[in-house]
Amino acid sequence: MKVRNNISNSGQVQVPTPTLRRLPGYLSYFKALKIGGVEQVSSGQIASVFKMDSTLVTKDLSYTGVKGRTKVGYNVEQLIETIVRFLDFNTRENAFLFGVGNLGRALINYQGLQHYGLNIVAGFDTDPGVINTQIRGVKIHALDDFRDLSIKTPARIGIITTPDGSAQEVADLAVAWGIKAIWNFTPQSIKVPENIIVENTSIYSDLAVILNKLNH
Amino acid sequence: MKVRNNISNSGQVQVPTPTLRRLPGYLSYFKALKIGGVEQVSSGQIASVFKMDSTLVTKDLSYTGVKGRTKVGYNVEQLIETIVRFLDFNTRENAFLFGVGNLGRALINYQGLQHYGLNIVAGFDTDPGVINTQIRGVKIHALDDFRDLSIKTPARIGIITTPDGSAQEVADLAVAWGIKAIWNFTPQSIKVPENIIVENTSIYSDLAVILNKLNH
DNA sequence: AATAAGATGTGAAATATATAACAACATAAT
DNA sequence: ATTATGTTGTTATATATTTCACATCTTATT
Ligand SMILES: NC(=O)c1ccc[n+]([C@@H]2O[C@H](COP(=O)([O-])OP(=O)(O)OC[C@H]3O[C@@H](n4cnc5c(N)ncnc54)[C@H](O)[C@@H]3O)[C@@H](O)[C@H]2O)c1
Ligand SMILES: NC(=O)c1ccc[n+]([C@@H]2O[C@H](COP(=O)([O-])OP(=O)(O)OC[C@H]3O[C@@H](n4cnc5c(N)ncnc54)[C@H](O)[C@@H]3O)[C@@H](O)[C@H]2O)c1
Repeated sequence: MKVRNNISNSGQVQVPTPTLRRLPGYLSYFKALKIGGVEQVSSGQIASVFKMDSTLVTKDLSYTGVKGRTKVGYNVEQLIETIVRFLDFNTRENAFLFGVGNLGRALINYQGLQHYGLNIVAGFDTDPGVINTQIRGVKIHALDDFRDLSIKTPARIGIITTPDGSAQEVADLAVAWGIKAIWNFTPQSIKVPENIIVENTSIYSDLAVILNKLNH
Repeated sequence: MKVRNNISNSGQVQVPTPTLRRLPGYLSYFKALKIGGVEQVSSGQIASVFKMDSTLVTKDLSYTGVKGRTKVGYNVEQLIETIVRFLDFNTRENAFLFGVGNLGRALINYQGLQHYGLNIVAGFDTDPGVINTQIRGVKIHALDDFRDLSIKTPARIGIITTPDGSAQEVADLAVAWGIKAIWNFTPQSIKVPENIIVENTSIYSDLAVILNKLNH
């Protein structure tokens, strides 16, 4: 009896995941405000931009420890600094990227990531036509080169953008090399040891939500 | 007083959003099972793959109307058909894509979307070097060409993959052309009329979750 | 100076989501 | 046939998240 898996919620999460997921959106808005020369912003303004309740905004912001002033609002500069620090977007976290195809290439080219704490230090691919090329200073390697690289520039994050079918084998490899967190862009679900972090980015989930809203 | 916005949750949502977001993941797994020749699968198996509670799996699946058989499990073929129909992944929904750069090009090249209900019928860009080229049969147009196109192949979905700064102006344009839903890949939050659907796909949210798990 | 008004911040209530408990049932083994 | 076992599906409970209510504070106005 009682066959059902009971995944214990080990790590006691202090900040709600929904909050964590909303914070980068606020941050991007605050950066735009700063560029526009705006120095103060109220929770009501923020709420109207994101179409949500303003108390939720204040709750979200309170987790980061930022303090607003009554009648004045929050200081934009301070918001940016606090959130960036809170989300660890100020640390340069090294990452390896596996599968330098359409999406992988786009991610390496994407300079935005560097301003959000992620530093792709190397790409890996099986295609001889891609190996030993460079994209924005990031060198693409054969899978065998890992040993040298993980010594020179160790990375804790592995980004998987290979074809669906290769996701599991690449994940196994990455884990064997000491990768601690896998960012999986394939729709394939992958199995990893207990202590390895996996985050799946599935655009199909977003698509499902869009189609549902459109049709119902 | 009572300045706080109270966004009424109009459309009475029958299926929880978390469920909606999990279903494509299941679907992808079931498709892999089918390829592997597996005909039946139990909620326990599914749960262990996705590291979740099996009752949640059955709850999620029950929303789609699919029926499992005691002691046997669910029929894989039937699961696929039911979920595809439930998520409207069987309908070909036309979409315009704005901003044929790194990410936009990847999305057009990505054939996966076609199997998930989305049909990108045209791209738009401002770069003369890109205009009038073709990617996988999808023609890239100047922004002015919209009138002809929206008559020939009307689209309800607009995908925005322009630089951050152009997101709002492109959104305004798209709405003016009759786009009903905007799929925004920029981190920029955009303002649209009440009746327009906006779905933001932010990889920064995923990144925030990863960094949080890694560091805390 | 006193008062009014607008905004934050916090604890309580409401809602949404996930987990647990259990009944019903199909299959396999005895 | 009968019993044991594994699995679905539903109802109840627990947890997580959001919304509400209100006290508190800051600035502007008279
Ligand atoms: N293209 C998109 O816009 C997009 C969007 C969302 C998700 N995805 C997913 O991302 C993944 C990649 O998509 P894509 O369009 O970039 O595919 P792609 O075919 O363009 O690129 C895949 C790359 O991986 C390489 N590769 C193959 N096997 C490998 C291995 N074992 N180790 C390392 N590299 C290997 C290939 O040589 C190729 O360069 C797919 O799973 C897809 O479902 C793509
Ligand atoms: N590259 C990625 O992997 C990635 C990942 C996540 C999010 N994003 C976001 O996607 C967006 C695009 O990123 P990218 O790397 O593809 O940028 P990019 O610069 O490679 O592409 C942008 C394209 O948009 C075109 N464009 C500019 N103004 C336009 C306008 N007004 N109308 C139509 N087209 C216009 C440009 O000519 C260019 O072709 C950015 O907001 C970025 O933050 C990118």
